[in-house]
Amino acid sequence: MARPLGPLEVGLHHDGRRLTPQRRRVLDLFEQMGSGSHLSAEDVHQQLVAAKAKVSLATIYRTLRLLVKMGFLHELELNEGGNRFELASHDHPDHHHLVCVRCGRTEEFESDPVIQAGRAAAEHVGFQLIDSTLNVRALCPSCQKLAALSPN
Amino acid sequence: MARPLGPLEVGLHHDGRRLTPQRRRVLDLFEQMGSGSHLSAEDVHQQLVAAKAKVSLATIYRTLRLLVKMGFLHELELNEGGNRFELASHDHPDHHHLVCVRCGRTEEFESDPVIQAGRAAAEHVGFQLIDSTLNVRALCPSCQKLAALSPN
DNA sequence: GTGCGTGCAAAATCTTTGCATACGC
DNA sequence: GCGTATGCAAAGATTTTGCACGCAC
Repeated sequence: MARPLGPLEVGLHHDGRRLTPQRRRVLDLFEQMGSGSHLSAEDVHQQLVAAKAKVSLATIYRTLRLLVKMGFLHELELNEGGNRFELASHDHPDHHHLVCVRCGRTEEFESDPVIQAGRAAAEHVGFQLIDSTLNVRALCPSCQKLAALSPN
Repeated sequence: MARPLGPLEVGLHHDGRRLTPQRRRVLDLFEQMGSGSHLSAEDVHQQLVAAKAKVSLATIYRTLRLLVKMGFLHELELNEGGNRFELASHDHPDHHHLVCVRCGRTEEFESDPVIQAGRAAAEHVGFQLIDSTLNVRALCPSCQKLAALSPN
């Protein structure tokens, strides 16, 4: 009996792409680990090699980007070209960032409810809050228009 | 007449460190740019060189880390050793991270107020929200005890 | 004068890419 | 069989580090 087609197969075939053992192993690993784990490319590679899978690190990188583009994975804290720094202004202790994922335009804002929610979550598990930052990924007005014309 | 001692001088001298022209130029740059700018090490270097300052990129890196440790700068989205990925579970669209800055222990949580605040901020400037993540930096219970014993 | 900070260049990381081969379809 | 995916190794990109010299104190 054939195993039922999962969303991975369907998504890949839809684009003329292929389901390889490597791709399945990568996604399987994330599913085994549960949704609480945050793995780097190196982590994924080491775990798969330890589990006797034959995968190269280059393929891990290619596969991770593919799975992100297909929506199976989220990439945490993407920093386009190096970490960034900003002035620590004590007037605005915890402020948040609204970033256009297309053009990189950034707006800042503050929000008390966000800070309170962070504090509450920290206290709930006995953590002592230091600071918090909300990163909102979005499309700015200009890029919304552009995206409507040429869906990437 | 001597210029008044700023917090940078005071903080440095307190630790037997020195105020060099390079360090002052780096902090001055951030102050000129205002609190809305997010500069990479490369950005800082290029701007200073363009402004005729004599600084090497290595010094920029060393200075940025120093200023962060001293609390003058914030480092945005620090990703310790490479970006990380997680399963995109559609049951939990936008979830948030509580990270112990000392041991790296991570807890996840969800919060409707946070999502609503992100959405409101996006709409306020005409952005179309995609997703949002709140990163809360904190000390976990064990590290609070350790920190009390050996203040780093 | 002492010793911290800098510049330079090499090294260490992390990630991407070119090309020949392997294999899913 | 066709054309995508992989492995390998080399190239890129980013960040760190060793060492001798220079300068803040």
